[in-house]
Amino acid sequence: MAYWLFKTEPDAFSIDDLQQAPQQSTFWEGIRNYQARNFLRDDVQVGDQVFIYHSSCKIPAVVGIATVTKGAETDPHQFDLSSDYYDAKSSKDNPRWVGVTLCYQQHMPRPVTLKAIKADDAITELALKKAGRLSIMPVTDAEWTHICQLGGTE
DNA sequence: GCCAACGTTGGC
DNA sequence: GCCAACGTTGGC
Repeated sequence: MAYWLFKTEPDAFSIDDLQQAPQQSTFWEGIRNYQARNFLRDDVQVGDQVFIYHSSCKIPAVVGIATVTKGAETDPHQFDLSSDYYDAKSSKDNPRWVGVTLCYQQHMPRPVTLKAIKADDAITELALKKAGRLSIMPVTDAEWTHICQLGGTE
């Protein structure tokens, strides 16, 4: 079992949207970055735990936890001409992009802000800290536990 | 809305 | 396969 952090823009899809989705689940679509894709395709497993992180918003923060309930599947939007996620260079024979299915688990009682993460000397590995545009990133066991404590979860 | 950082593209 | 130009992300 592994730990991850997935970014999302709350204006587009927030932790509340996930909680209110049918079965509190959603197909995590629209990942269009190769490094993130490789994690989704090769490493993310059913049962893995995921921090949901809100980006491009007033207070960027880890806001909740979800569970992976289904592994990598082809993201259908890459073939949808009317979608923002359409990719002319992807083919059905060899689809370029995948997504996984997440199920809502809980909100952080206290969101763990980017500011707090950056200021925290115990968090050194997290890719978020080194900035970058990676939208799916691994979280170490120790940092998962630490961020859970900061957020007030068990 | 600005702009730095960085991933992607494409010409050579 | 290099690298400049370009586009996007995302914090501020």
